[in-house]
Amino acid sequence: MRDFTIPESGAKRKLLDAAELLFAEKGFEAVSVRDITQLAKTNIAAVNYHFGSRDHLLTLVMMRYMTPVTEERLVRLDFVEGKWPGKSAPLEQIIDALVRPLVGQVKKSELTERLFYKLTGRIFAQQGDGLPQQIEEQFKQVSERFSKAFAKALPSLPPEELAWRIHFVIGGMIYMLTHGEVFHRISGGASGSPTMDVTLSRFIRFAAAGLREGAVEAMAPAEEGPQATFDF
Amino acid sequence: MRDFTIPESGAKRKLLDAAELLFAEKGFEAVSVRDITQLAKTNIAAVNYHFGSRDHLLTLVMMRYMTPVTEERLVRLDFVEGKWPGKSAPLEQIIDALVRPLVGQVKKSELTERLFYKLTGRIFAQQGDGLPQQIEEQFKQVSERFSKAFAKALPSLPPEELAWRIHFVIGGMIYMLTHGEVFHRISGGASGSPTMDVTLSRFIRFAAAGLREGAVEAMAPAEEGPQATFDF
DNA sequence: ATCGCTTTGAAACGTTCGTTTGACATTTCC
DNA sequence: GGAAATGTCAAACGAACGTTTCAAAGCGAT
Repeated sequence: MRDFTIPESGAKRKLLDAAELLFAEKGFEAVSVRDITQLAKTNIAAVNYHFGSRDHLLTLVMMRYMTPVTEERLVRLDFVEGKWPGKSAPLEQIIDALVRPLVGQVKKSELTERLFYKLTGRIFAQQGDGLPQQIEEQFKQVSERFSKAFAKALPSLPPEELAWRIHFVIGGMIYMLTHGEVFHRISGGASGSPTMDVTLSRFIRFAAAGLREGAVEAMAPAEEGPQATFDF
Repeated sequence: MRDFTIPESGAKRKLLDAAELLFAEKGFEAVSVRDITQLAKTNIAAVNYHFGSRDHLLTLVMMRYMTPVTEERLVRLDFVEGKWPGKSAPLEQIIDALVRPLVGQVKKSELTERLFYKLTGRIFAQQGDGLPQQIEEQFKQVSERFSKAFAKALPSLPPEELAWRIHFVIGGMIYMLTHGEVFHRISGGASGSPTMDVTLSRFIRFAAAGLREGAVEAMAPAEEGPQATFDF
């Protein structure tokens, strides 16, 4: 997770920025090298010179986005669990640690909020279908860590039941990101985080209720066991 | 919703079958006309001769799938609501009417179960991003009908809150279809519907709990108002 | 058998794609 | 200042794409 750095040089940066904007707007497949170099006002050959291939550029764009999100997710979960030593963290706080970093990274980006969510959603929606290995690696890390946390919070749920419910939660999260655009336009209007914060609270409440259904809330830690893997 | 029929002629059918199999396996963008005609053992020109264009063939493939699903969804909802005249139908039964037709159509298909779910998921995941107008029309129809039903079942929920929650539910449903494959392989093993039926029950329970959270369940009908539109 | 219509076949069309080339410009470093 | 490394540029490459063309083959009706 540590072998990429934000480029210094002008052209490289311009290409990355142009690429991420276009990928967010039109999707990863629908953007050509010519589109990117045209927006970045460089030559067509620049992509292959600086990045080796279009694929590698795509990987770097994703990495630049996902790495901070992954790190913040893990840090937040550590922090939350640290607040409840010996016990399980509250379900809502676990979910919060999982989804809030997606919002938290927005302001650090040069994309508009809308484009950021679209890009994130596109990355998530494409799992298991040709994502770069480094990204999948991050997802796996997050998956294992959070699966354990959820299992600890809901020890009475059979593992398979919990696994499916986590699946449903992830799906809702992705859909919120990819299809929330129209929605935000209708309801919120203005940009800025407050609207998304409200949406996030709504989601957390929804997801927590779904996860908890019929389960006994745990305040004591449960035993550890082999974990299923999700695409987070 | 009525202007397409299953073709009689041999070549046309072969092309449709080959196309739907490949679209399910590799995605709509990743399949070329040459792939389709090769699998169908016809000439390359056959697609354009019989269907006019690759796009129109794609539309027909989608229609052949989604039309029965849409119809069964509406019929099931009518039936469920008919069972509770004057009152609202139980939340679980509304969700069931929404998602079960996706499973019910499997056995009528010539695709394997796995491919069917993949194809369905791909259609849903692509909403608002270049789907044929006829398909979007079906989604709109389903959306309006089910939104009203949900609003009736949960009258105490503010419309915007309900709208978001429905969004989350749809997202979970899509993710269950697109990403459930690995999962089914692990847990169920054998093909056949029982495994998916169990998953569906799990989903319905999860979704109902999420939708209901903090709301007063209604047994009396609520007033009607303008409805938001979803991509179902 | 022959006409009219439908269906196939091999080949080619014009585009677009990611990538490569090689000449030229710029910067870096001694 | 000049050699070496680095970056830029217009142009072209080969491959893949959806689609078109047009001649040949099939085929039911008269």
